[in-house]
Amino acid sequence: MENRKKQIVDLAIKLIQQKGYVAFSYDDISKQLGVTKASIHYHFEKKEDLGKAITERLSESLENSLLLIKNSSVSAEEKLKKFIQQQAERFDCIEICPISSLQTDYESLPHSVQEKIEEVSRLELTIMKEIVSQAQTEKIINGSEDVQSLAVTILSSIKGALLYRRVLGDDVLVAVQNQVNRFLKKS
Amino acid sequence: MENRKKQIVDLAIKLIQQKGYVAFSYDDISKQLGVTKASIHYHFEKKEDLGKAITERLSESLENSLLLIKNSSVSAEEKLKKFIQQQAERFDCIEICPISSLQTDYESLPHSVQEKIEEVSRLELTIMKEIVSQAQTEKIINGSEDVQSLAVTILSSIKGALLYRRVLGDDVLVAVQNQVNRFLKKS
DNA sequence: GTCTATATCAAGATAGAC
DNA sequence: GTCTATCTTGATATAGAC
Repeated sequence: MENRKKQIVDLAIKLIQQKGYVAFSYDDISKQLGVTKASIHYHFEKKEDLGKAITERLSESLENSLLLIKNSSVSAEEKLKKFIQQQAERFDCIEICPISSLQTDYESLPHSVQEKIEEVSRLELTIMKEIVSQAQTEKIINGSEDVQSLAVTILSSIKGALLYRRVLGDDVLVAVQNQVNRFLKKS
Repeated sequence: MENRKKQIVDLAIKLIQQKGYVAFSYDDISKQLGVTKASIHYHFEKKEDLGKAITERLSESLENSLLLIKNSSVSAEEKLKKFIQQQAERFDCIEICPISSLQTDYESLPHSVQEKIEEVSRLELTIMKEIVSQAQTEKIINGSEDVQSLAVTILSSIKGALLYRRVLGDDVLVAVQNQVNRFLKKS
C-alpha cells in the first residue's frame, strides 16, 4: 500500500514539528498508526530512508508553492499574508516549522538528509525573494531595498517567531506579522 | 571542586548549541573533559539537574546583560549592534542560540526546565524591548511604533537567521543585521 | 571527586513466520 | 504487509571501591 508510506511520512513530519528528528522514534509512529515497529521498518528500512522521504516531501511541497506564487495574480502583500498564515495554521501552537526543526538537528542528520535540507532552505528563500521582488515591482517597497536581505529577514523573523510562540504564546507571531506588514509599507 | 561544575555547564551549553538537549549525552561531556560518565553524574545526578543548572546560567547571564544595557550610556544603535555581534561571535558558524535550541526541544524537556526556558525567553524579550524603547527616546524610530512588536520581530529575525546560517552560510546573518539597521533608520 | 562495574531501558535494526 | 522475537547499541542511572 503506497498510501501507508504517505501516512508514515505525514506523521513523521508532524512529529518532527513537535519533538524534532532526534527525539521522534519508530515506536512513536508505529503506536500512532496501530502497527508494529517492524512494519514501519518494512516501508523505510533505516531512519535515514525516512529522513530522505521527509525532506523530499518538503522539497516537492515548496516547489509546488513556488509555482503557485509565480502564476498567481494576487498582490505581493496578499501572498505574504497567505505565506505567514500557512505557517501559523499548518502547525498548531506547540508545533514549529519542520524545516527549522531539521536545521536545529542538523548535526545529527545523515549526510544525505543534510544535503536535502540545505536545498530545501534555499528553495524557501527563493519563494520569499519572489514575493519581495514582486512587491518591489508593485512599488510597495523602495527599489533601492536589497531583495535578498529583505527576504532573508522576513523569513527568519517568521521562523524565529514560531520558536518563541511555543513558549510565549500566539501573540508573538501576530506581532511579527503586523510588523512585517508595516515594514513593507514604509520601506 | 565548584570549578568542575562550571566546566560541565559550560560544555553542556556548547553541546546544546551544536546538537540540542536531546542529542547531547553524559558520554559526550565525560569524554571531552577526560573523566568518566559516573563522575559527571556525581555533579549532576540526573540530566534534569544539569538542565536546570544550564537554564539558570542562561538566566543569570541575561539578567547581567539587562543591567549592563540599562546602565550603559551608548546609543541604542550601538547596543543593538553589540547584541547581534554577541550572538554571531559567541557561537561559531555551526552553532545556534542555546535558547532557540531549547525552545525546539521544548517537548522533550523536564517540566522544571520548561518553566525556566519560558522565563529566559521573556527576559530576552525584555532586553530587546529596552533597546528598542531607548531608540524611540532617541527619536531614531517613530514614536508610533509598537515597542513590543518591533522588539519581538528583531529578536525573532536574529534567531531565525542563526538557523539558516547553519545551512546557508554567514551571509544570512549579515543580511539580517544590515536590514534591521535599515529598519531602525526608516521607521 | 573520580573510578570500575553494572543495571535498566529505549531505540534502531534484522530474521523469519504468517 | 504485518507480525513476534531477538539483537545491538547507546544512554540514563546507581552501587560501591579507591
